[in-house]
Amino acid sequence: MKASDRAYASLREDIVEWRLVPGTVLGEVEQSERLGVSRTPLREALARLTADGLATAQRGRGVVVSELSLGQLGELFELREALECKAAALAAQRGDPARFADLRDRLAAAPALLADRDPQRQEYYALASELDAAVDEAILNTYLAQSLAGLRVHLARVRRLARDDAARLRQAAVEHATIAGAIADRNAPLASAATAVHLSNSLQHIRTNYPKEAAHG
Amino acid sequence: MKASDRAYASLREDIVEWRLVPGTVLGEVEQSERLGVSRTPLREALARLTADGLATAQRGRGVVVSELSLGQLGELFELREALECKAAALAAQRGDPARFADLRDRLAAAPALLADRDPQRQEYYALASELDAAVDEAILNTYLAQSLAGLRVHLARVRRLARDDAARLRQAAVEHATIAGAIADRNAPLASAATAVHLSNSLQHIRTNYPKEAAHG
DNA sequence: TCGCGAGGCTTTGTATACAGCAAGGGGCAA
DNA sequence: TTGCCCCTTGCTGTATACAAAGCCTCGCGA
Repeated sequence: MKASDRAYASLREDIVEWRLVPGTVLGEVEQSERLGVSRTPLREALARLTADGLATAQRGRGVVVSELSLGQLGELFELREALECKAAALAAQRGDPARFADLRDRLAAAPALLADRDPQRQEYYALASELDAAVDEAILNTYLAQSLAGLRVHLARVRRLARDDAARLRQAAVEHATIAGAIADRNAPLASAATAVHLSNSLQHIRTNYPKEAAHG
Repeated sequence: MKASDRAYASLREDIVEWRLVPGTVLGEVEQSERLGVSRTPLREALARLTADGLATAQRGRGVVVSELSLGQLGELFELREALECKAAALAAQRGDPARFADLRDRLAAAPALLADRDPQRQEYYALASELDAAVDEAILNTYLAQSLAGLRVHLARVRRLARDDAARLRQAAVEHATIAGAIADRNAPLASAATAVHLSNSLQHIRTNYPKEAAHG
């Protein structure tokens, strides 16, 4: 693997996991020494992070980790609604019904299994990721899939910020099952609507549980 | 201005204007010599082009200019519909009605002025760009605006490919006026629907006039 | 004549050295 | 004492030199 890729992956994970908090200045020399690569590949990594929107280049101060305020969260979810509703609708038109019917059943069974214990939680997250991946494949649209991938990086950052409780996860599983079911039934409008509902509930839940110390920015 | 910015802008324009056709290999040494910059800033420019989707990094062969087939055009318009319909709806909710009413009137007056002569054509393009900019400002959403900006680069490439005739431009002006009017009336669903109609007609027109020699790829 | 392999050559990937610039601190003057 | 100016220092931006990896080609053997 290339050094620039390693530096990019490492920095991106550090940002998503909140080890590098918003406002942190990513000095080229400092980070290159920390990650054990030269300045050239590190610069490339910083450029990619900036393109992703995870960092912003500030005149004279270098590259700093992006803020993620409540307002930006709302903006992010507006974009998410545009992309994911469209994706759900396209998946309903083009996806393999059997695959999504299977996902629907497994998601519908998830709430009963979901306790407060973390192992099941990871299992559910994996299931949700599987649904995302299935939608990505089903839509047959490189541009849309790429936009969704870029969006999910930001969403991963949000997830770390406002940890979901078991009750919310159970509800989310139901909502996901509804989406998968609508896609399996080739019902595009319903798939889109179910996605909108899910996103609205998710945003509301995050807003309610948003840590106060991160609300500035 | 930075050397990397100049290289990026120059290469992007060359690609959009079809001076660099799809499949062209962008060798680092060759392009750095042509543009009069070193390899380091040129690499940064190539990385940005790749992130934009205008070029793709091919293992071993370097960076090549992306193809733009009819199929990809369809995918592009699906993404465009998702983003622009959402943007139109948000603009209807948040935009300044007076500004869009003004745009509506000027766009409605455009078809009468639009002859086959190029000067008026440029004037109309400027008017359409003004509508885009007004929407960008009205939506108050950085993420969505950024996605739209990235999308428009690709659309500029398409425009150069399938030149619009006067009849299509007149119709497009009417459609744009409808969108602006719906936003001015704060009618979000109508704004979204009018955008969908416009995009559908645009795509159909482009598909009809698509040059055969560019249809492969 | 065709297939395989080794060598060279071109390419990218990385490191380092240099230049220009901007910001901060210290000193001098009012 | 305070404000302004200059100097120093650290940074980014750029260039170039070096290393490694892939591909093409030429030659040899079957």
